[in-house]
Amino acid sequence: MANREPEKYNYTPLADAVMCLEQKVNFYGVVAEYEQPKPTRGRDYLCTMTVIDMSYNSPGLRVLYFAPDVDMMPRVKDLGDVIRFHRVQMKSHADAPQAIGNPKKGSSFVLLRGCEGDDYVPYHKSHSNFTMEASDRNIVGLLRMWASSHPIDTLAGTNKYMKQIKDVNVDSYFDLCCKILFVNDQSAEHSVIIYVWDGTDASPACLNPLEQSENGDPGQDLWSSKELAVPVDVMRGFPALGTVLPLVPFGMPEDDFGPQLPLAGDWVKLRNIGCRVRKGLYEGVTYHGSKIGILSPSAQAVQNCERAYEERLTSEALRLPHWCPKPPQSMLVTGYDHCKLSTLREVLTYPQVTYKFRCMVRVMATWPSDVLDFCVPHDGSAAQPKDHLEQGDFVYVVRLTLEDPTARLHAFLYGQDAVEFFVGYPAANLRRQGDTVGALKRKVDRLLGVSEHGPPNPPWVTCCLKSYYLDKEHPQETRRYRVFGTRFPG
DNA sequence: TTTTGGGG
Repeated sequence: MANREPEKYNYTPLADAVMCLEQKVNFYGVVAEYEQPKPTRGRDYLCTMTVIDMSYNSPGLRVLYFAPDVDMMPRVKDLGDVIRFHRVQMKSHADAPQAIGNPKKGSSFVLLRGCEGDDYVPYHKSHSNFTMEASDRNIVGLLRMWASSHPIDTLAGTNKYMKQIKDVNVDSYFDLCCKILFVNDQSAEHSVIIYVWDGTDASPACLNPLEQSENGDPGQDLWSSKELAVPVDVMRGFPALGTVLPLVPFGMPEDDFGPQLPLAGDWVKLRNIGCRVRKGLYEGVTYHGSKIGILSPSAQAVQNCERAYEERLTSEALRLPHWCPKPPQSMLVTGYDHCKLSTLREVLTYPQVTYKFRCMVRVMATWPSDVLDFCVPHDGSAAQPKDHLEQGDFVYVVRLTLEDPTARLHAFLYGQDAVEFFVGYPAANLRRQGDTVGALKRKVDRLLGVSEHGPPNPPWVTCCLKSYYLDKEHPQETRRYRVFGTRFPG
């Protein structure tokens, strides 16, 4: 075996390969589309791509590569890379040619970078021995030169399934062109969440009725600000605007290198994904029909996202949440109207812990949920029977769950700030103040957008927030937020 | 030995 003459391979231009129906062929191509390995309904994994060369530039040749293990799949790093296949079977489907690769039937591949001047050492290959003769280097060099003058773009174009994050809903499957901001890989728990972004704002989600009914205490758990959130130090690297959508990659395989997923910073085309609501927030999900394709940063779709976001950043009007009325209205009145609005992500990631902000938000919930419990006795008087306490002995302690397209956070309405907020209703023993309770309840219902018919739909309101800490030694870890300088007249 | 998926 060792001294056998190396096999001479004949490489077929793609235009000729597509004529070789039912034959096995060898060819080189430039990767124009690549979708990551995913399980099939059968026993194998499947990875798909489109390859092109100077003889077959458009629409290119689809390649389906089946293998029993994800480790045997080509892992294309970037579109524009050069791939070589041996012994792939030419087929036809729906009048279009396609090549079927399968290592069990003798197929093999090598992958090389697509940049001109790069070396001829494959960065990934299906087998440890491979040929790379002068004639191979010649073909690779020619392909690289050709590809450098033929930017890969057209294939990442739009289609009728394409959506932006601002348009996602739970009713249909869709495609998304987006940037991976963070891959939270809890391998020990076999749970991975990918956080994606396209610079637009998701619409306010309606609470999932299933979740509501299965939750005994919606006030606490449903409005957790932590569940789907990312650590603040990670969030600090995120753009200031736009929804970051969690994506649960159900069924996507892992290999020795970890999950076969894109890395933070990559642009991807998520194909045929679904969406659901968890804890009142949208969350993307893959299913067996979904695919994750990589995108080149130079792709038109990527450029469009980045250009639109740049424009958004520089415009006061476009910085506002996409779904809030324009011009903005607010049933809450704040001072500091000259201050620019901050997103909740900016609030959460601000480097200084004591700071003041003005935000455009929706109030999703209060805690306690019952207005009757909004006031508590002052410290030290808690042990006394409440009925004997006077009005001045009480203080407002209410936690608001605030939301905007970028984040959710909890802010406290406390003490004098709360008295100013509720305008005309000082803190009191609310169990002895029926009129006050009724008035407060009406205000809170308006704030929460409670309606007799249908789910609550909180209006957009401006409010001022200040951050503070509980422990001077650990300001970042004990950061809290309070509403201040905000009034709810009427 | 010859699926699976092949855009919905």
